[in-house]
Amino acid sequence: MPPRHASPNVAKGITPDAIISAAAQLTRDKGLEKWTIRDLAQVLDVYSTVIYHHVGDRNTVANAVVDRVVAQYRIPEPDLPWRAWWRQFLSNLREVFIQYPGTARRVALNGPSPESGGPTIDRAMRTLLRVGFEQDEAAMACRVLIIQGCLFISHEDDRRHTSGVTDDLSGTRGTQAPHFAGRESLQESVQDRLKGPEKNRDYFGELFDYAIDRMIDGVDKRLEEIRGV
Amino acid sequence: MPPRHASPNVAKGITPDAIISAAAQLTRDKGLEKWTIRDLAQVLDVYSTVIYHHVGDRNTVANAVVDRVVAQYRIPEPDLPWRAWWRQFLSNLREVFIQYPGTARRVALNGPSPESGGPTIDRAMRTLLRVGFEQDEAAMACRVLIIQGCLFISHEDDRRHTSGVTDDLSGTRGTQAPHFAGRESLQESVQDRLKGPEKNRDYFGELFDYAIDRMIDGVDKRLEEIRGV
DNA sequence: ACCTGAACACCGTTCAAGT
DNA sequence: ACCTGAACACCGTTCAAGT
Repeated sequence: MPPRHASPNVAKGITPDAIISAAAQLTRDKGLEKWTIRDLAQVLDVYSTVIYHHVGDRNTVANAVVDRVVAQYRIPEPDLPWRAWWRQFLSNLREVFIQYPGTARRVALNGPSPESGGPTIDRAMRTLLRVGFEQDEAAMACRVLIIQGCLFISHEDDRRHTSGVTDDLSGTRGTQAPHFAGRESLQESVQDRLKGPEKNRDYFGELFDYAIDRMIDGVDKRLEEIRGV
Repeated sequence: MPPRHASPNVAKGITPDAIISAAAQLTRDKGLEKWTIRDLAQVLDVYSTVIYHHVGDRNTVANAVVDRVVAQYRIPEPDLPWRAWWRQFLSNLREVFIQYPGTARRVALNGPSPESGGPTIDRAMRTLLRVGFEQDEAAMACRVLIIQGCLFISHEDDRRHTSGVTDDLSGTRGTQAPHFAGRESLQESVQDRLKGPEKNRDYFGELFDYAIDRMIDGVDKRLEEIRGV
């Protein structure tokens, strides 16, 4: 089971770049953790072992894809007010990562490589240092904002690519649910949201925006405390 | 390769409960996504197929473990002020989930079953409705708080069980890092944190607390806006 | 240096057969 | 109803061998 077409010649000019591009495309299509090294080999029309030879194991290929995705990211205008900057920053993050399901999770876990993510992290830190955080807390806030953003995107990836939009907390899993008032409210409002397809259009986007706005507000409140002292 | 000891009799009184208990123990030891159905069978000293017969496939067993973990959770005193209640709520959540790596991720994704998670979600919703959120926004805030909490715990699981405490954003992955001022600050402060083992004792705990405090503050700020109108 | 092809040690899951 | 044992269709990864 080598190449698709029976030709035994094949794959002369195979390059690391071509491998990573193909992997990136597979990631677009099915998600970073969903394709196998054998899928990738088949798409490239080569034996699995040439991937090992030119790039490395699955993990190495996956990280290379992540790097490529991170490199696509464009930093917001540096002269924005810090809260607007961060909202823009995290929205852009979502826009890029959402196209490559599974990459956000890896970034949350391993961080970007310094080459691809360096300047961005640098800018992010500066915005916080500039408004008055001292170094340790700026670092902590920076971490928390980015990690939470990535995790939320990663969560969206997962939800999108398993079932449909079943809810997370309203409980679709078990069999017999006793009635609880608060719980019912939760379920109702989700069902509202699920009724019109046009209202549901960007359920995840709405959730994401709400989450990051709360987070940024929370950091802002902390900033006021610091300034008050 | 059936039982460990050569006896071919074995495993008379195997019950679903025993299977799930063993799976829970394996989850404690190595994480929900790290044990295999074959591991579980070996621990129980039975063939893999009896697990299918008594409980179901891996996914079913895993969800049963999650349910059992969620059931361990104790709800905070209902008469706490809402912010204290939520801080307590999420801290408790971490304390339980952290002992069973991988369960938090599943809860974020699928939600708890209504039986095991119902009363808790109910209480959580009530705290938000009581302080003045109308239903839709209370549901959204509730979701966001719980999901973010679970995701952060899940992230901690992952970080703990891969490398050591390498940092996420300070960039330990690539090879040649150019210098950036903000970036360097980030790295320094992490390294500070890594110096004394006693200071590092609860790096993740500190990060978690900071994250949920910011989140709760953010929700509080939103509440002030609503009340102001 | 690069590609071939087979093989290894795993997975989850299924199924015919026993009792 | 429950357990046995083998098998299937996958994985990632390695390696001796070719050119």
